[in-house]
Amino acid sequence: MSKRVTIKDIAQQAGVSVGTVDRVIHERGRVSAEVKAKVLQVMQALDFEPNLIASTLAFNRAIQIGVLMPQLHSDPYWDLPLLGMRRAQQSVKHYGVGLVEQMFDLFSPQDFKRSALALINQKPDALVFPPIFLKESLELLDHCAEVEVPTILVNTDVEHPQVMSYIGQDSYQSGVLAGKLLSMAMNGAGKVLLLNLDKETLNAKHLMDKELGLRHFLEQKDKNSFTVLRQDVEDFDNPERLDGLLKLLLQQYVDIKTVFVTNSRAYKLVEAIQEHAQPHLNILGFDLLPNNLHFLQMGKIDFLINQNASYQGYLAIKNLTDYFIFKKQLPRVQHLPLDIVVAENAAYYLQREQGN
Amino acid sequence: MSKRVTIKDIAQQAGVSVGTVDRVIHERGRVSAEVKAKVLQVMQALDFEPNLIASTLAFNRAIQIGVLMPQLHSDPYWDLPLLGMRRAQQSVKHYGVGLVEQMFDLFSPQDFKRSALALINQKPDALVFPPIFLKESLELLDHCAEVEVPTILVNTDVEHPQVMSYIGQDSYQSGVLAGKLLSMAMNGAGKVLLLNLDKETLNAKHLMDKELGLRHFLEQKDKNSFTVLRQDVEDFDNPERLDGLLKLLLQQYVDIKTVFVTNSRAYKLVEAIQEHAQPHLNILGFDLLPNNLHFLQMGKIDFLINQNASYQGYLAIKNLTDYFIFKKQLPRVQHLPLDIVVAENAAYYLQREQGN
DNA sequence: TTTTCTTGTGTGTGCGCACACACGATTTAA
DNA sequence: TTAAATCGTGTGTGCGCACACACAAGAAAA
Repeated sequence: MSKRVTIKDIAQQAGVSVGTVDRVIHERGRVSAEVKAKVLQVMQALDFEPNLIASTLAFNRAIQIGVLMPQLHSDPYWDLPLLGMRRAQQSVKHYGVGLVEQMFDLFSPQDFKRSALALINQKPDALVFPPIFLKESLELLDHCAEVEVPTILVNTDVEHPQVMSYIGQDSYQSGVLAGKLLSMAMNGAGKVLLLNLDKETLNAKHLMDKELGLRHFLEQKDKNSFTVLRQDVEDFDNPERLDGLLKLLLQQYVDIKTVFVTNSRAYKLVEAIQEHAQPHLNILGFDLLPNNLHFLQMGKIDFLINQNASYQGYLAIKNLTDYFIFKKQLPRVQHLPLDIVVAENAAYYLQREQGN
Repeated sequence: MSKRVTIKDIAQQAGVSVGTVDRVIHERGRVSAEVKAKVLQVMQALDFEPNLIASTLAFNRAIQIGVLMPQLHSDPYWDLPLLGMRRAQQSVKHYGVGLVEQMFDLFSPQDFKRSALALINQKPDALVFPPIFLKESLELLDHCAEVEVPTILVNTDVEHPQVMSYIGQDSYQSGVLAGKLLSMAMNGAGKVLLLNLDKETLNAKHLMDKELGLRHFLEQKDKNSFTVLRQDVEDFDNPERLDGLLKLLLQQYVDIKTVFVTNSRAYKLVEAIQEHAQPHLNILGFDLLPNNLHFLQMGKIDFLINQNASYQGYLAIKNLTDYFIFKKQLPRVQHLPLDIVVAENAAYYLQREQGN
């Protein structure tokens, strides 16, 4: 068991003091060129790897991660990433990593802006948020660039130099995957009803991408047999309207066989559907919300694509810890798996969501 | 920013020295009942949580984890858990966690026994292995109990008091899931060919469990329309024989629509199949081996159920680190998700396999 | 009673590193 | 030419904890 190499060892080998070695390692300057070269050479030769445990202990500085998320309990989906972050914080708190949480109203760009400002003013060492409002998010990123706060995005990616890393789904591909599953369920032919249960759908890039993925897949699969009918419903909290709309569509287009709910609100559709005699609809939705899972087990939802919302949050905090404590470089994009969840394998995902 | 509570703080509050507090924390005795109670009470009151970083640093002891695995590169599946373990070791090595690897011949119980002995003699602090040979594994576990080496099983679970934790698949449920997917592919009726491409199939509990799961699902789904035809092939490395056998079966049973390969060797089937005019067979197999993925992308394999073999190994090491360094209790059973992998979502799983 | 053992407690050192500070040797400014 | 700033380097302290050791006081054994 070859003992670990310490800075003391390399100091001795290089014929200098540990302080000098330290200066070389941290590039604090104040070291002559020759000595620096010598130290680096010895470090190479001895294959020195700093003891991160000791390093963290001695560093002894708290890292504050600013977290800007939708108000807790305002929407079941948006609770997941935040809870994931809190779990992650629990597991890295002994590295001195803390969260500064700031919530905003999910449907108010103004509130988003205001909250962002409040958060930045607390001078966090990094920032995590989902760019729900594109324009305001870009402004925020500009602001972050000014005050030099590295940023991780979750849920939706946005191109901006200040974005250090994106953690989340590949929306387009999740649309493709939905196409695959729905085409299987349709047995060769049929119409897919694409349901956007959201506000400002046109402004939500990820929903657009999902639609694109679905359409591309079905076109490439069988242009003539499969078609997509799209319907945006902003008033998704009104079951009667939703049910009425669906009844109307089913009368008009008899060959609707499947429904693709593009976000986590599939359960709202199921709740709204009255038992009017209709052909069995195969429904595909997203995310392991309790309500969705309930209907999945009952057979009223056929597929859920798990976007790992909770794990997104978890990873965001873990990654920032890696970045600050362990000095790891982060990948610009981290696409999480698109898990296909059916009644038969739901339990394990649920368990994992709660576990880490 | 409430500063962390240290043992010094609680020593002060309790009116004792840090040494005494230390003794209470580690239950090393030599503390009077009253003092102990007082210290515990103060710890409660101040909500003391030990600084694990400082603790590990001061502890300063190397943990050696014994790893007993099939010879590398003898079977593509069995490479995965080992590689996962090595990756995990990389990421926890600064806690002083090291691996002692001992390989054995995948098809030789004797060699397993011999290797196990050699490993135990090196007195590792813990042991990880897959109980491939049931009888020999139980003996090994008895031996571990004697020398008090805690053990984690991967891949297959075995009931034994010395097993601290099992990490792996739920074999039965993976059979159920296979049933679900195959029944979808069969559109209401058809025969499933269950193919065990392995030796000593009857002795392999996980294969039996998969079959059970499949049969139960199909029975409950539609007893009359679905049937299962089972075939064990020990000579799976002989493509001609495999192809001949398949041709024969397809002639005999014209309603075979899908094939369930119960382990990671689906690619061997695909490689063996000649292009004799036959109905398209939907094939379901296990695990993200390069060959399997290749055929998945080509459309020759329809589904792969990912048993997270690599992650099993990763978790085993991570969990032992948690156990030894962070003093966490481990769950007796950790079932990993049964990922449904199709061509459209394979990339993300592959990426994750390589990532952590 | 003296000796030995046990019990309860405090003190001190070290884990490997980060960083502040000290200080002589140069270099630059006055 | 002397004072002041700068550079290159070494020393020392502390991060929070684990653990060995010291030591007094009382209990048990001789």
